[in-house]
Formats: sequence, structure tokens, C-alpha cells
Amino acid sequence: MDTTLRQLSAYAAVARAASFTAAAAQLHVSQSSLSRAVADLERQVGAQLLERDTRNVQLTAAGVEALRIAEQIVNAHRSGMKELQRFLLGESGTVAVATLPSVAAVLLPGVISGFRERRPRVAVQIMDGLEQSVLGRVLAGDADFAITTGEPSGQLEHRPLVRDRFVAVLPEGHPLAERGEQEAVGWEELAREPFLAVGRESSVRRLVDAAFAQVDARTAPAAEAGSVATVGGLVAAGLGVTALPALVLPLLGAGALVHRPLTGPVVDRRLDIALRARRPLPLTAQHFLDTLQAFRAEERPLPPGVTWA
Amino acid sequence: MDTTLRQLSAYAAVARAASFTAAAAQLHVSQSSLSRAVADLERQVGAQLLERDTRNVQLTAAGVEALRIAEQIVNAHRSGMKELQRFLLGESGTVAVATLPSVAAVLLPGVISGFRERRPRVAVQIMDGLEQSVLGRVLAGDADFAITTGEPSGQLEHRPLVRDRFVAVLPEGHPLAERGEQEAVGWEELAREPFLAVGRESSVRRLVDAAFAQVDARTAPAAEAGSVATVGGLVAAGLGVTALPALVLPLLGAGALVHRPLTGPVVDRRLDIALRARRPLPLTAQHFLDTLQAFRAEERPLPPGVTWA
DNA sequence: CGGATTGATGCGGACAACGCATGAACACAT
DNA sequence: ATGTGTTCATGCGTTGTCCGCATCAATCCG
Repeated sequence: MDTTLRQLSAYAAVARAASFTAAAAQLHVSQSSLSRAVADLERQVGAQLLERDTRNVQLTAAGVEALRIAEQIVNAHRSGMKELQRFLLGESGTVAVATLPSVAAVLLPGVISGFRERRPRVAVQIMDGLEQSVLGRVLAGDADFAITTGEPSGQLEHRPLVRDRFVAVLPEGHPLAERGEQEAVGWEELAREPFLAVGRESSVRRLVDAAFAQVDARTAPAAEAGSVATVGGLVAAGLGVTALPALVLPLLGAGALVHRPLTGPVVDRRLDIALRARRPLPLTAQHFLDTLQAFRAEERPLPPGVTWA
Repeated sequence: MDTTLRQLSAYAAVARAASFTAAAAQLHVSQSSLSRAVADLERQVGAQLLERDTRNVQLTAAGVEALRIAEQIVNAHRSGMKELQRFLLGESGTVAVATLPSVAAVLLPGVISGFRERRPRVAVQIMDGLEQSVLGRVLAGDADFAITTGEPSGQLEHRPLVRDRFVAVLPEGHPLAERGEQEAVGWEELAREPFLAVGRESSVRRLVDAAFAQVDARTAPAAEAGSVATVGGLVAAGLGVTALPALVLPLLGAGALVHRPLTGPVVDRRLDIALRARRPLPLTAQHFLDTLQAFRAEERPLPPGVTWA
């Protein structure tokens, strides 16, 4: 028994209209087509559903039951297809963003609230982690795209988003901080202080090491900690200094810290949108990126030290 | 956009198996057929649902959503068809029986409980009323069949079910009752007592009038009441006597009444199963009638005065 | 008793779906 | 690096299904 949707909706139309001819007009098909469709359905289910005496059509007991069931099935189909369309149009569903903690905490909240205003039925899932885990999420397809540092690989397409300048982070009252609020500090000066580094898995560490290498300074840090917040605590306790991208400063808490621009050279990290190359991007994700690009086009204010790329 | 069930279930099978070839084996169709079915579906919904790189098949975000929805629709179809089959096999649904109050109260309860033991998912609806209303229910198709008195018409087919003998109903201590428990009373004797009749709409009334006419007695009753129970009350109060089919005696309540067989002549009413001629009988109703006929074949005990026809 | 309307059906044509065979891309082993 | 096997896509010919047109039989209406 292999009833088709066409048969069921044909039967439902005929049963509701109690007329083959009228139903045929509604559906814009010929009367003979409906006649056959209903006859086939009856043959397949093995029961008479309609009593047709040439003048009018009425339902048998089985026909009443069949109408109820046919309408259920046809409705399930119609509403399911509509739901799928909504999903495909990006009006419902989920967008999964993999990103670094600093981006998640500082950059994304404004974007998310702007996005949700326009697409209230789309849920936003943030997967935060360090660079490697973030890129892994995208490659595995768990996340639609990432906002992160990192080099373009063959598998990922990178689109520059913002530049995030490194600043010197110093304990309050440190000599290098005494020169004034806007006075810059040089990497070489920083290299002469005890340096507190973040763990090697962090993308920040790689860039800091590169900057010191560029000025021929520094080999080993005075101490290392896994998370940025811990490093901030160590600095506040007076154990040394560090260099961090401006975007992570809000994660340091309200300790006894000051920060100064870093020059000689000016170092920044670029945060990119990274997505799988040559893969169709779900429309929900596309809409999220549209919102992000709109923010950039409007030149929405960013924290000091962070600029649109 | 006109997706077919075949496309949806093909897609669901492929998506679940994550392989066209494996799904093709499961469904006993060729791989090329599935390939085309899925491609057509994708074209119709306007989105790629599966990422096939020659080695393996994985779902896109839209594909995950589409799988969920496709399974919903296919399940709705499968369970709907199964439900319809159950209905057609008479394993679910309703059987509507139109019948007289006495039959409903005395004869049917046993049959219904026997029927429901075997078909627990079939509901039994009893429509009780007087003869005319009962026959009307069947003619209108509201009831599947009737158990009632009445003459066969062209539209209805009657099948004899039971015979229900008239008995004399007397107040306790009445002279006619003094002769002993099994001693019969004659219609002529009854005609000499004040007679309490039921209303003219009742089938009982017609038969009683005919019986009195047969013995050339009685023209007008001493009093008339609509319901059998009321007449019973009047008799118990000593206002007169009446004649009723044995089947209705349980409806009289526990008043101060006695009853005696009526002879000269023996009068009974025949209760028939009445169904619409040349109409297919729903299987649920057929099963109910089967139960009833089984009771008859087993010669299940009936109340005194009632015999299988 | 004709005219009109309704559902069923024979017929021919168009189109869809299927299976077979084959092609192209890729994984894995040698 | 090359060969072998697996997997999905696709061209092709055939089969079968579905549609609309025209027509038929039954019924209702005036």
C-alpha cells in the first residue's frame, strides 16, 4: 500500500467539497484526474470511502475517518515544508559562532543583541575557546564560522574584521606608567622588566614572542599562566609586567592595573572571520555576518586600541 | 514546490544511513534512483541538504532540519495509514447502535461487555429512543444499525433477533395474581380490569391494541402515560393493570408489582436487527453483530419471557 | 420526456521514474 | 606513484504512470 500525498489531498478536497467537479475546479485539475485518484486510493486502502450516486457524493464511515487522517497528513506536509522554508530563509534556526573568550565577552554582545532584534527566532550559540579549538570547531562543521586569529589554511577562508593593538599592562605606580596617560611604552623598555606570559596555546603568546624577537630581546618569561585573567592578577600583585591585546583588557577585572600604548614597533593582532572555503554558508550565519558588516560600515565605536580592519 | 512522500522518505533513508548505496540496499531500489530523488528534493526546496564528497555523505545544517521534518511527515503518513487500517479492520472506531430503552438497558449490557473484551479500542454508542426515532437514526445513517420492533420497509433489511412475550403486570394482591406464580392470565380477563396504557408513540401500545382487538375487547384505557416506568408506578399504586413485554419489566423498578404470563392468545413482539439495505456495513458494526449472533448461537440465557428468534 | 449535470471510463500522448551501464573523484594499499 | 576498489552522478532506453479530452451512463429538473 503506497498512497501518495497527491491522492490524499485529492481525496480530502473531494470529500470536503462533496463533489468531484467542484474540487477539480478548486485544484485546477480535470475531473477525471480526481475521479481516478480517489478510485486508486480506495483500491489501495481496500475500502469504499465515498458513496457516489450520480447526483451527489457522501462520505462513508471509513471516509470520515480517512478524511480526518488525510487532512492530518497533508497538514503535516504543508507545515513541515513551511518550517523548512523558514529555516532556509534564515528566519529560524541557530547560528553557531566559535570565537576567543575576549571576542565573546567584549565584541559579540552588541552584535548579538543587534542580530536578535532583527531575527528573534534565531538562536545564537557561542563556542568559546583558544585559537586551535576554535578553528577545529569550524573545520569540523560544529560552528558556522569563527572570529579568531590565525593563519589562513587551504580549508578556511579568512576575512579581516578588526585590528587589536597590543598594550603594555603594568601595576599601578610602575615607573613606566609615570610618564602620563597617553605616553607610549616601547617593547625594548618592556623587555627589561620581569615579564609575565600567557600559556603557549594562546595566540597572544605567539605574537608577543614574535614582537620581542623583532627587537632582539627577551627569551624566557619570569612566569607563565594559562589564562589572561591570572596573568592580570600577577601583574596587579607587582610580580612583573605583560603585553596584551586591548580587547582582552576588560577580562582582567578591576585590579590595580594600568595600561599604556606599546610602540617600537606597533604590534597588533588581526581578528578574522574564518569560514570553511567553498562551503555554502547557512543563511542564518550569513545574516549574522551581515549584521557584523553593518556595524563595521557604520563604524560603530570599539574599545580603545581596537579598530575595524 | 511539490515534494512527494517518496522523495522525503528516500532522503530520510539516505541521511540516516549517510550513504546512498546503503540506503538503496535497505529500500530495495537502485542507487541511481535515490541519487535522483535526493537531487530533485534539493532542487525543489532550493538548498543543498547533503554534502557528498565521493567518499562520504554528511548533512548540512539545512539537511539536519530537513531530516527532522521529513521524518515527521513520513511518520505522520505511516501512522495515519496504520490508523486507517485499524479502523477498516474494525479494530478501532465506533459502533453506533440505535435501540429501544428496554433493549439498551436489559439486552445490550452483556453484549457490549462481551464485545469490548474482544475489541477494547472500539467505542460503543447507544442511541436510545422510541421506535420511530430509532428507525430514523438508521435511515439517516447516524446509527450503524438498530435493534427494534417495526415492519421492514424497502430501505431497511430486518433480521429477527429475539421474541419478547407480553405479560400481565398487576399490583401485588390483585385477584388475578392469586392463582399462583406460573398460572397464566388471559387477555379477556385483563380486558375486564382498568387498563393503564403507554403512549401511542410506543411500539408496545400498537401491539397491545392489536391483541385486545383480536379478542374483541377494550377500546379506551383507563389512563395513559408516556413512559413504561410511569405506567409501572400507576399499576403499583393500584390504579389498574397493564400488559408489557417481558424485556421491559426490569425498567419498572422495585414497586409492589407482580407479573403473570399472558395467554389467549400468546402475544409477543419480535425485535429485529434493522440495517440499511444494500449499504456496506462498517466492520466495527459487523463485529458487534457477530458478537450478538455468537450469543444467540450459544443460546445465552435471556430474561424469562424473552427467547432467541 | 428532453436538456443538463455528474461521476466513470476508453484512449492517446506526455512525462516521470526506474535500472543498467558508465564516468569521475577519491581513499587506501602496495 | 600507481593501481584498485568504493562511492556518487549521469546518459540512455524502457517502462509505467498520470493527465486531459471526449464520451458514456445515470440521474435530476423543468
